[in-house]
Amino acid sequence: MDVHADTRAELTGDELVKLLDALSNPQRVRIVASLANGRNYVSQLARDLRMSRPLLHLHLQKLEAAGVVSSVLELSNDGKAMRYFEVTPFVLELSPESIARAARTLSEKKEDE
Amino acid sequence: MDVHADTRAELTGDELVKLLDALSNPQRVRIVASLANGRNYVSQLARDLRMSRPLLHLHLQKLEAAGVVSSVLELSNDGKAMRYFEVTPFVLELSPESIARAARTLSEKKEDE
DNA sequence: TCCATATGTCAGAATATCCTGACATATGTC
DNA sequence: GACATATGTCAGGATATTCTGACATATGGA
Repeated sequence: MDVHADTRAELTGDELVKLLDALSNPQRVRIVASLANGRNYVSQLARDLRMSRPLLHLHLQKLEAAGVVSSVLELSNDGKAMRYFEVTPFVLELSPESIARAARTLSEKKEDE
Repeated sequence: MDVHADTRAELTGDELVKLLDALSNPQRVRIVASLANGRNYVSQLARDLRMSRPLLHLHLQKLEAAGVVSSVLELSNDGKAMRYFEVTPFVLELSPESIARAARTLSEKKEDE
């Protein structure tokens, strides 16, 4: 995603849709909210959110694909491999105008009037 | 929705999810983009966007339920009933922080750490 | 009356999403 | 070795979303 303030101008239509799609789910909103308090690894996050690990894994994949979160694999003191997730900082202004601009870069399909 | 600048502070979690859900679809993004250029009635919009009318009707329902668009039924000069749709003006700032705040007002489900 | 326009809605197919319950691997400790 | 932790993935069911085609209504004009 990389909407990191001044890092880039604006998202493409496809990127925007993908981002909104990732965030248009209560579970994923809870995940992002939890990670906004600090990074965490999958199993612990699953316990915190009372969510099955495979399901959480699925949601995290979608969030990561949309660029909302990122992850790194680290080794703990006792040698366990742990994947830490953290939120990508971003600020996005959503309005009919910004949506209209994004729509111009939507792939596939026909154009309009 | 009513995120009309100073009209209200912030959306609830459920409202936000509903809004993002309505906007997380390429077809609906195209619809909003088209209506941002000015209001239009259903049949004409369907032709403009090369979309079947029942399908457009479905998308408009979802957009209207989320508060993104609104509609009025008007009588044309030749007496035809026409439903005009227009976009609701709104500005929404989307960021991990705003999402975290919205998450606190999500209904159902358990809370987290 | 017949044809064009507009409106709305329903049934069902085709997909996509969401979720659980297994299964697999690897490491360190008892 | 058995048990705890961590990781990942797959199969399949339950739902939800997306879309088309057909049907219904109503109005005005030829």
